[in-house]
Amino acid sequence: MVKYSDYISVDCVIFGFDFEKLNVLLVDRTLSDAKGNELFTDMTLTGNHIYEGETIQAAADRILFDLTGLKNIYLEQFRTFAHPDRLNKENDRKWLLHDNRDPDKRIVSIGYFALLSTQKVTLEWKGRNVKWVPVDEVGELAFDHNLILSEALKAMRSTILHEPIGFELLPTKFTLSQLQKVYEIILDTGFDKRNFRKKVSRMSYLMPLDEKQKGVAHKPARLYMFSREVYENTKKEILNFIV
Amino acid sequence: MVKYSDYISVDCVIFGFDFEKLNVLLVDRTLSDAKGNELFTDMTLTGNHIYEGETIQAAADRILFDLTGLKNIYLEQFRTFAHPDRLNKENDRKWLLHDNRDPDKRIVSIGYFALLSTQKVTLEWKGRNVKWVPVDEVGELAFDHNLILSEALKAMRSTILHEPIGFELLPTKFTLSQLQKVYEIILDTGFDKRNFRKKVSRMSYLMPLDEKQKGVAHKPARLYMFSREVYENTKKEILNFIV
DNA sequence: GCAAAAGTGTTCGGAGTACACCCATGT
DNA sequence: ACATGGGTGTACTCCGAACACTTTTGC
Repeated sequence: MVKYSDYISVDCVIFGFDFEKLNVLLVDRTLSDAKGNELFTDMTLTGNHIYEGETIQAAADRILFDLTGLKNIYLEQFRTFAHPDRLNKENDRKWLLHDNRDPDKRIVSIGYFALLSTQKVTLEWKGRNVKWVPVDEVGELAFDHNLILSEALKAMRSTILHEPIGFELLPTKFTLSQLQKVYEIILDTGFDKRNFRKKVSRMSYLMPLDEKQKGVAHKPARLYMFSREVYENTKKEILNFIV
Repeated sequence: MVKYSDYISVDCVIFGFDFEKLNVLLVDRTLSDAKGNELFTDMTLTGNHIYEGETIQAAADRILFDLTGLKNIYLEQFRTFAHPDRLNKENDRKWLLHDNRDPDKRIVSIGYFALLSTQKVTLEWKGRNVKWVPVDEVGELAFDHNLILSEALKAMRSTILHEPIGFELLPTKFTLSQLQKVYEIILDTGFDKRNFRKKVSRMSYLMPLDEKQKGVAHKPARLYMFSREVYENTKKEILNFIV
């Protein structure tokens, strides 16, 4: 594989829901000097350059696969970042110099976000030093990654309001309470259980299964699945330009 | 001004409404051989490379200004295009070679769309060979510009459904019938006049003026303005994830 | 006076919201 | 038996949709 250009990279904001909180997958970054003394340590989002002949969508898929071992995950391109100073913080310049890269070169980064259930990911995959961090506990990240993360969150909240993607953060089979929790956590609000269920019962693409939860210490809930087929057949334009 | 990189460009899809149709601003492209014989002629969107130290937003503003002489126009970044074959059509390769550029170099293009009233634009500005073309009459464009245009349209329709941007396509002062027409044309549908007016009357940021149309051969309509201040103060999150 | 678009109210059905209790399971 | 979350219905309000006539201007 030939790297296509040093100037262009794809960054993936990988969101994972664990039935409690919304998390983002971050990678450790530690810079040590020649004697092995740690100069600093922090975390980054996951990015990479694109290869020659590779589409950016394919690059995003590849980055996601390298980190999680997963394919066919919801991925959405949400914004491109190119501010001239985006790599200019002191630690970032040291890091790039150490890596034999030119810190004064501007890198354009195309941002994607991914949605998945943390259940699906084995963090030991390929031995990368990676972990889930709740989005409201993320500290100062490398480069402009705090900006990229907050823009990804904004874009994801906007999409989830207008398109059915909530279950992308859940296992294939899920309960309505889990789905409700997804919306409550992401939109930072609460819903009435009966009203929520009345609402989703109108969504024909949310298919009830003849299957129930097992091994829970309460009445087991019915499981549901999303049917993309039904969704594609029933979606229609909606006019709602009041804000 | 130093060009920052040959690899990166910003393309602007400039939409203009003329009270009848939605138009896009296109530039003539004609390639002639050494003897002056025309090899082909077609049209392109407007793009340019970014300058060193220039943000992409500033580059988009600059491109728009160069073409229209206008500033402070609604501009939204909607997608980035980087397909390896995006410059590979026969005519495009000839054009790039003639321009001393390498047609095998992949160029990443960051797409913005602009919204304005065609009234605001003097096409003779800077003598560029530029014209308004109704979006439903656009033929085959250069490069992947048909794709960029259709993605811009998709993004614009999505934004207009969820945010109040319809009046960006109108003069500063406009009538409710003009606003209705904007939505009807862009969403390719029709609305009942009374229902439409009931709906917009709930939008406090649409401010009625003590001013009426003049010189029209019918009852003159009241003029309205958009108040960004009121909008910013009243907007709140809306939950609507049914599609 | 006529052509052209402005402006205005009511009825109906369906969705949003608020609210409280019994049920099935594991321990 | 008890703790835990699952699952259900009703009343009220507000929005969306359908629908027709009078008013003001220029010519």
